Amino acid sequence: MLKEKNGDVAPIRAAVANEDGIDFTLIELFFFAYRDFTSDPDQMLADYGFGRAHHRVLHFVNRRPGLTVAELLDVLKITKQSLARVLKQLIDTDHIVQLQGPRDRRQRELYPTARGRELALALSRPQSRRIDGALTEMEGGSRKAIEQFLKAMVNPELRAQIDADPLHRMEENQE
Amino acid sequence: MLKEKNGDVAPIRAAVANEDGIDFTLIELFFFAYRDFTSDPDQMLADYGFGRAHHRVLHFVNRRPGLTVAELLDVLKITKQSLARVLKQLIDTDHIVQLQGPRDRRQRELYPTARGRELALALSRPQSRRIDGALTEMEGGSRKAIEQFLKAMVNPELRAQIDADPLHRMEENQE
DNA sequence: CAGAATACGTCAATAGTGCTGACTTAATTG
DNA sequence: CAATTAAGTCAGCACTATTGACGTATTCTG
Repeated sequence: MLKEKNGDVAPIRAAVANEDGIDFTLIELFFFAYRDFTSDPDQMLADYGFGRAHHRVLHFVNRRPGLTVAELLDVLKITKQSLARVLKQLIDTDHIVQLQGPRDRRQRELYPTARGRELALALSRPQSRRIDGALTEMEGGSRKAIEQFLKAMVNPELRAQIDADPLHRMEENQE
Repeated sequence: MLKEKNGDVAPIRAAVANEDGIDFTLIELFFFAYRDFTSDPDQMLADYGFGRAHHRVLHFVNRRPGLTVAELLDVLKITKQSLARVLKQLIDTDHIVQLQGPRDRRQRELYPTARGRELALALSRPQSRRIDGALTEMEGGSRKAIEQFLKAMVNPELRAQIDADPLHRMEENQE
């Protein structure tokens, strides 16, 4: 009696529709969109022996130079052990440098090097092009609407942090 | 001379802005949004000893009952070997059943069981709630705009398939 | 100032998801 | 009947993530 087959294995032949109050269409599109969105940088990263995690670290270090390790862990929401290898590789390959924190010398401030900046830009370029293209193709919507939608998809706690972030507050001024 | 440190490790202290023609804001928001979007089902799946891959298989089998294994591999864009473990577990736990293809007996048509249908609905419910909430919070945009944007983010080949899919063509009629 | 707490780094083991390559079986096609 | 196709499976590997434990340097606190 290894498997607990309860016997009720009658096939359901009807497709789930967007009935049941569930928007399967958007759920599915969100999956496809994100998968293709990450595919361009993923391919480039392979040339460096890097993975998606390296991209994320590189992204946030470029967005917020001087980030401490603890702060980086907090935005990525991964553990110190998960970050360790990835960060070490980026440091060993001169994409990121660590500086001792000026106030608290236990802290390590993370900065991109010129190489790290270039790679971050190169990885983001196809993603930004894809977004720009999609914004153009879209009718009856604006970049602002997309930004609001995506921000509203984020958990409230993080959303509060994003709103407090000057990098995102600047958005209010641009169109 | 193990590492090839070229020595140019000067820290760059300026944050990348949305200059350089790259929309870092939306890139970042897309990452946060997708991560939180997947977090709800991920937590539920843990109770079953399942992962995100199980959810995807379950989703598409419920969306298109009678899918063959080859068709499933095509939408997921993973290899047969990657699918094998996940699919086997879903079959062993009576979430999915395989029926021999009526025309071609080599094919295995995949159908959800009642249990599989229920789980798919349960997993999608929080995702749909999140989407609905975000659509409501968003000003100056419509569900239609979001659908168009997400579809435009998808690679052209797949986009063509999606447009040919009756499940998505039905969208044109609803508002 | 001594002890607790914090920031970071690291070791070891494990899980989930993906990959490549190779091979088998059964069924269909030419 | 031979070739191809659909599916399943075996072995090995890579990447990202996890938990738990421990060491070191530094700062904070009573």
